[in-house]
Amino acid sequence: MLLVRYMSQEQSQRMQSMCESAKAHVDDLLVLLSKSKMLSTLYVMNCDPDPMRFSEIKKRVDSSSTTVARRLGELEDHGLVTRTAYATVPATVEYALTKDAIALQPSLESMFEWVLNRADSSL
Amino acid sequence: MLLVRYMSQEQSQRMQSMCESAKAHVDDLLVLLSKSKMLSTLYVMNCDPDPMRFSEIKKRVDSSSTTVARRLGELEDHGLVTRTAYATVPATVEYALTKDAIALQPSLESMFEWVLNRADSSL
DNA sequence: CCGCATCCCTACGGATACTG
DNA sequence: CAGTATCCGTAGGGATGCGG
Repeated sequence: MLLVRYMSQEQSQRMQSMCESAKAHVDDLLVLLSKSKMLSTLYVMNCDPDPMRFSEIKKRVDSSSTTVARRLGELEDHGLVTRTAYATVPATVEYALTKDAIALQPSLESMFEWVLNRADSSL
Repeated sequence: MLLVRYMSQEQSQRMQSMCESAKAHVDDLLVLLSKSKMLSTLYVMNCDPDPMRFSEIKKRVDSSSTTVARRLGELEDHGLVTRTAYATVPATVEYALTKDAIALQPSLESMFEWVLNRADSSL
């Protein structure tokens, strides 16, 4: 599939009317990914294939619990993470990426590699 | 280089004190990339190796001129795009990615591929 | 320990209008 | 055409505090 908005003028004309809803979905995902700490959250979880507990994620992402909870909630809504609560005392909740999210790993990894290189070279 | 925050506890302890500034730079870049339309802007410009004019970018990204101008300005500040103005009437300005930004292309492309697939399958 | 609800508050995005 | 300046509304992030 090709993305109308990013094509040159001629081809896009025809398709414009069709996949308006697809455009909406794409924007949806881009908005999701652009939320604060979202990339970090996904990256952190991708680093470690095992399910991860809330506080561990929070520590590594280094953000408020509010924000972390929001991001995890949004990811769950989009079917990118699964949440499993255990009836222990105190509570234990584990988050795991779905395989759809794991498919993002290579992209994320190379993106972070790029970020790290740039951060280095600007020291 | 390794990123302290995303490592497991033990190793990070030692390094924590050192590269605090690196952390700041990384966060800087992540914040930059997380701004609205930033990923789209980079992707659009990456699709086409040739320099691109303001209105063309604006059209493809589909955002207000304010936002597009802001994003391009920020990218220029970070050395990711170069701006070239020609003394024509009316004015002509071309934007091109620097090679640092072009290095991001593979990541962006696979990330967008993922986004498109997901947008499709959720129709 | 987990994480939602509330409040506050800023910063960001968009519309509009105006310059070279 | 390619912006900048201004204003404004709102989304969204953080702190705190409570409940499970």
